[in-house]
Amino acid sequence: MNFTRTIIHWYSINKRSLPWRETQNPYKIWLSEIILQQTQVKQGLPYYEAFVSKYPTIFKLANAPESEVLKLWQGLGYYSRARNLHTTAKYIVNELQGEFPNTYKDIIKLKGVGDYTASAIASICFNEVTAVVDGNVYRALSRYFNINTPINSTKGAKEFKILAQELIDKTQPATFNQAIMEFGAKQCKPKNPNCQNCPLNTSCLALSKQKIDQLPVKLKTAKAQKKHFNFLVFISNDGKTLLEKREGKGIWQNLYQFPLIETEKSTNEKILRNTLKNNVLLNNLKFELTLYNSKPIVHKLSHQHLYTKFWIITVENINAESISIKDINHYPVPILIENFIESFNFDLV
DNA sequence: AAGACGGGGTC
DNA sequence: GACCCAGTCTT
Repeated sequence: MNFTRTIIHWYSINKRSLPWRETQNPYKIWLSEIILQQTQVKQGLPYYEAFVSKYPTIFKLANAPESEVLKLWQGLGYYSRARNLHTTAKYIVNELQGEFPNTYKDIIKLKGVGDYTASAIASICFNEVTAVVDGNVYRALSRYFNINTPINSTKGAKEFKILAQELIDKTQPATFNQAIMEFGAKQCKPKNPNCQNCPLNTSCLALSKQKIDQLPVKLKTAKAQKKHFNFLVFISNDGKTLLEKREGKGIWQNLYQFPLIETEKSTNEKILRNTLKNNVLLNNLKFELTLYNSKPIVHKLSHQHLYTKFWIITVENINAESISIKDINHYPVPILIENFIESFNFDLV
């Protein structure tokens, strides 16, 4: 059984029709690949359409303000992708005269582009013979060849890259790369793969050894920490509120949020009121404090579980740089904040 | 080499 | 709750 020929034949029959499969434009392929990092096609597709529509060329993207790019990215997660996308667009326009680099070696130098994305762009746009290794490829290869090396180890990354590079069809690298990924996504799925109806089921080593559900092997990662977030939702008599930009290292960098008080444990109104007395935003101001959600909203991220309370603070006026509540939807915010804004009807206040 | 970085989906 | 997704960057 020839793995490469079989995969390509399977793809010719089973490939989905997707917009980025209709082009070799490096800007669009790059955009699609960044969006699809750690993101399923179903989730990324509407974002791809929105970006292409709003920024048809890399020049349009480069000339947009970052907050606008982040707003369009809002809800997709891993926001460094959007910041790097914007940085790289500006770099290509300003330093490379808008000309996208056309070899793996040069493409991988771009910010936000690693081995996978550089291989995808180089093969799809420029027919370079360089194999992609994403989650789908790890799974398909580890099963078919019964490879037990952890895929998230340095050794695994090297090993699978070499194997994929041996298997790639040198005459049609773009087709092979997309074929093996599609095969992993739709046939050799993580759970309940369709082995009964698989063109490789007579030669798949994991299947013959009944090890399908044990592959690929992955090193365990630390589990999420609990955090307690208290967002202060100011509402002034003249229809204003406070929004702050998240700076620094952690989550949601350059997105906006209501002023945040993080506590060691779950807090209550009495304790919070006491804390607020010394808060610069409230010194010497009269305010009313009410808890919006009686039970904390649990927002789960990869490495943190956020137990969140939204506190409504009504004041006469605000002694800080405030924004009009009617403009609140212009700011990029984490989905946790967006969900609150949608459920809390500011118009009724 | 190990962690951080989101949000949606499946089982 | 555990795991996964067209991964990359920082420490």
